Amino acid sequence: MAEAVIAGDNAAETRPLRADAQRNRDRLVEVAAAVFAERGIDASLEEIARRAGVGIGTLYRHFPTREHLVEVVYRREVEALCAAAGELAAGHPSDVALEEWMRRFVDYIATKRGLATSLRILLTTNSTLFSDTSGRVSQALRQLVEAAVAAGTIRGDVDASDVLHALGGIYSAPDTPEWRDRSRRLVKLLMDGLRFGAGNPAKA
Amino acid sequence: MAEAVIAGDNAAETRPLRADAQRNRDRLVEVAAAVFAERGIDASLEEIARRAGVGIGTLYRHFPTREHLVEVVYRREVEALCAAAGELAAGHPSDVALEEWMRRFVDYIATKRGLATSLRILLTTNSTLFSDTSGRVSQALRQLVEAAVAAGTIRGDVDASDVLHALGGIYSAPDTPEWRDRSRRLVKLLMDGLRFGAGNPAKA
DNA sequence: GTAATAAACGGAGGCACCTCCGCTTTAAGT
DNA sequence: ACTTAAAGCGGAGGTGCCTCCGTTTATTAC
Repeated sequence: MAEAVIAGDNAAETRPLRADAQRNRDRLVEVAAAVFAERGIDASLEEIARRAGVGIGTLYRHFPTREHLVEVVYRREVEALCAAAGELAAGHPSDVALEEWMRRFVDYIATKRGLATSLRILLTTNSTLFSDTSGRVSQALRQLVEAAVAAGTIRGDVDASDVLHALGGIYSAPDTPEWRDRSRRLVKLLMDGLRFGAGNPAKA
Repeated sequence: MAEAVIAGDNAAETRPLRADAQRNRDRLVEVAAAVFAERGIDASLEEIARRAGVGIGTLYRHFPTREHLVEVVYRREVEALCAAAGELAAGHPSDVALEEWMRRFVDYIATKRGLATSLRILLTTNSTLFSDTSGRVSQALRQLVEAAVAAGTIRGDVDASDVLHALGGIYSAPDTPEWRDRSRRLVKLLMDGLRFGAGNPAKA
């Protein structure tokens, strides 16, 4: 059934898209991200095409199934989240950077509930997706945590995997309306714990 | 999402259906079994309704989702398969009965590939389905195996769970076109093995 | 037998999916 | 600049999903 293989990412491996095609493709991904966020993962593909100002045929040419589109959007957002780690680290005190990043992580996860279902089909054929992305995420987190530990803005006896583990609670207890608030409180709580006993920078 | 609870089976617990409603319901299940067998699990519900001579609304009233309909068909067929065990035992030598039943089991499984996907949603809400049915199946098998052992038509040092285990290979290696033939050969092979060394009836 | 009423029917209609193919645009060659 | 073939576009159209509600029918009470 799922015949077409999903290219890891369509870089220069294959002849580059024609300019108009590339434009449409980018537009579609951007609009799809917005529409998925707004209407949920089951949003109408025809609406996405309409809002992107292209025909439905164009959407299907670029993304033969809903899952293909979802995957690209997902990757793009993980990318943005991870890129934000660097920027935050550059522009804020290290503990604030960490806190803000975790806040965004929560927001990000918030929109992704139910995405698992939609990706299950892809996961059978493309099992690198999760290892790819979860690798990127934990790498971003590690960067922030290590910087904060080194700067002495959070305690020195924790590492990134501890924090990731602590955030793990976010995945459980799904989908009540208060989920988001509860998760934000979790982040605050976690940050308080991390700041407590700080001031012993690992490297002065 | 899946709000409606699925009644275990709609026996006399609740006020009986009106005669015409019952008629339509039975018709729908019967036709659905045929259409699913013929066109696969994704067959059009509108076709089922059409062939059953009822409106699509009627189908949806009786079976609010595709999965509800699939489940009822599935249960009905398991039922039939298990009932066949008794009839076969009555009408054939015990080893022949066992062989024939396993042949039917293969045919049954053959039609059920991909059904798992369709039932996954139900399984979250209705996890008794599988334990119910797999219990019934292994019970039917046990009846046949024990009879054959007792009659001395198959060897005495195996029991039903051995046979079930041997049949387990059927589930794997999915969906090649030769699947069915290969499975039949497996059954033959298994029967040869079972007949070999027979003649030592457990009870004279 | 008849009337009243609750149950059931059925299909139109609105929306979404996805394919197919004639038309348009790009870009490569001259 | 012009030609041309390949790439891309887009939307009509056929099908399926599911809901809603006016109509029909079985059942119950008399």
